[in-house]
Amino acid sequence: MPETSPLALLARKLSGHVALSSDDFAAVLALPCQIRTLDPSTYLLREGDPPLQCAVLLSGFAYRQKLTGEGARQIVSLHVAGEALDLQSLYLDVADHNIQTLTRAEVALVPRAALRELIQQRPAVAHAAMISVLVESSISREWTLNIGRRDAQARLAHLLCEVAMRLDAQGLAGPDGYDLPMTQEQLGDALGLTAVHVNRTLKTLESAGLIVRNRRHVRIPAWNLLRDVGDFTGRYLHIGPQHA
Amino acid sequence: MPETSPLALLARKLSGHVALSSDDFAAVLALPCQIRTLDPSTYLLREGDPPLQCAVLLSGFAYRQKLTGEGARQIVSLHVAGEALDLQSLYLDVADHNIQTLTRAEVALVPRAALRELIQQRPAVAHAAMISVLVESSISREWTLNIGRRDAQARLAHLLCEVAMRLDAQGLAGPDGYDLPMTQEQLGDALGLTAVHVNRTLKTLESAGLIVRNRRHVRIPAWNLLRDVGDFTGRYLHIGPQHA
DNA sequence: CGTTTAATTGAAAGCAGTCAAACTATGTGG
DNA sequence: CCACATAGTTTGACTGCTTTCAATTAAACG
Repeated sequence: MPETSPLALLARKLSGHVALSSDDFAAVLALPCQIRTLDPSTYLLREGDPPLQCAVLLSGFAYRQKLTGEGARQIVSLHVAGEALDLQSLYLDVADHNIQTLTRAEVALVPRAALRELIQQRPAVAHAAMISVLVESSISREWTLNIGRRDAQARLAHLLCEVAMRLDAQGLAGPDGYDLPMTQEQLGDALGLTAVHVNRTLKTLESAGLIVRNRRHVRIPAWNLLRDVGDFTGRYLHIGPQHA
Repeated sequence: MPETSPLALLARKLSGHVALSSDDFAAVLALPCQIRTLDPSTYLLREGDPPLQCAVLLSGFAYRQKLTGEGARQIVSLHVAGEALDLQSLYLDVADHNIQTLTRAEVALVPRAALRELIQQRPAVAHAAMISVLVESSISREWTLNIGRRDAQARLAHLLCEVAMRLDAQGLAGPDGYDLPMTQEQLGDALGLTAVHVNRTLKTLESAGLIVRNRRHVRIPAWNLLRDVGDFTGRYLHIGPQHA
């Protein structure tokens, strides 16, 4: 018996917005699951396929992605450790997007039926799952705004702020910055830009002293400055009182 | 007692994806609500405010919208009659976006607490509400793709196809087209474009014979052509077997 | 080390934005 | 019913942000 259930992360995440009773908590931990370690870029779900399981990201990063008919890619959301990846498809018969790991990642695979049953029987868990979905929707709306109405520099700064705050909320980022394990092409796919322009924009932010880069590591020396350039306000993350 | 409850539309919408028992159905119809007729551009919810009620759109159009710090607007979703507008905020304490009527519209205002209680007590209704949220998320993802990775012509064509299919699914559009009561500026705000460019793009589509316009009325003479230009596939709408 | 992938840089082209003005509805008050 | 005011549409000229295409440099990997 593991000292810490692999699903403890999920249970903690779910209880972040809703108080779960100890019974509820235990029921989450008792979900059947398989642990897998996946290579970068592994597909967890493919558009058009029926979702059969719910993957919970235990470590690493993952993202949702869609392709146009011409093959252009848009990353529509990013995910850090602790997040359930398939709540979005839990009640839909056909996946409308792809989910891929960004890095090597550990996931817990929970059978779809087990999770649905848990949600069906425990209103508090259902409540928590709903909130999780709603927060993701909120982030999705902000991404739409970001891509639709901000220029490249603000768009990139905004994303860097968002990731900083989300990682910080999970205790995964410190004052020395964080690792953002995305290629510039992937950043472009997340921002609706080309890799070339991401490169130029990164350098602009860097030479303005707004970020310090070292490979994929990012440090934000003056949060307020980057926040202003990125027009970032963390409210849409619904994390609770945090930063500014 | 009204021959048809104003909430019948909502009940029908909810039962579109999940079988509701007659008890569930009746419980939805029995929700307390106030009917209001609202002028165009009336705010139903403001960013930063606590959501106190759940508005159900009985007739007309509405949209969600966010603003950048510089005042640029992005419409992040469109809504047609029959949709519940505040499920997105039902469990969040502070609104992260604005909701406005697009046209004159009738809404039923349901107290937030009543809806939450209904969902708490009726798993099938909770299930249906969750699906409604998930479908909206799916649409949001497609919008992100549309804005991030398609050029103006495809973007506009895609939106016109989406609205056509959504209205058709509600029986609100016929073979003679439909009224899209948006100004070109609003179309721009929905597509991440300027009004000027929307105008030029509309004329491009028009002169290519892909759409026929008369004021705000749109007819699509050759669905397949516009669909191809807009790279449109309706799967993300999760409406069920429909069109192509 | 050689190979592959990612990052970087330059030059040129293009899509969409900006600014401004004219035109067309729509609506109002006289 | 007309004159005027307002909101929305249309058009033109110009600018510019971002893309595209290509080539070079740097890093990661076996």
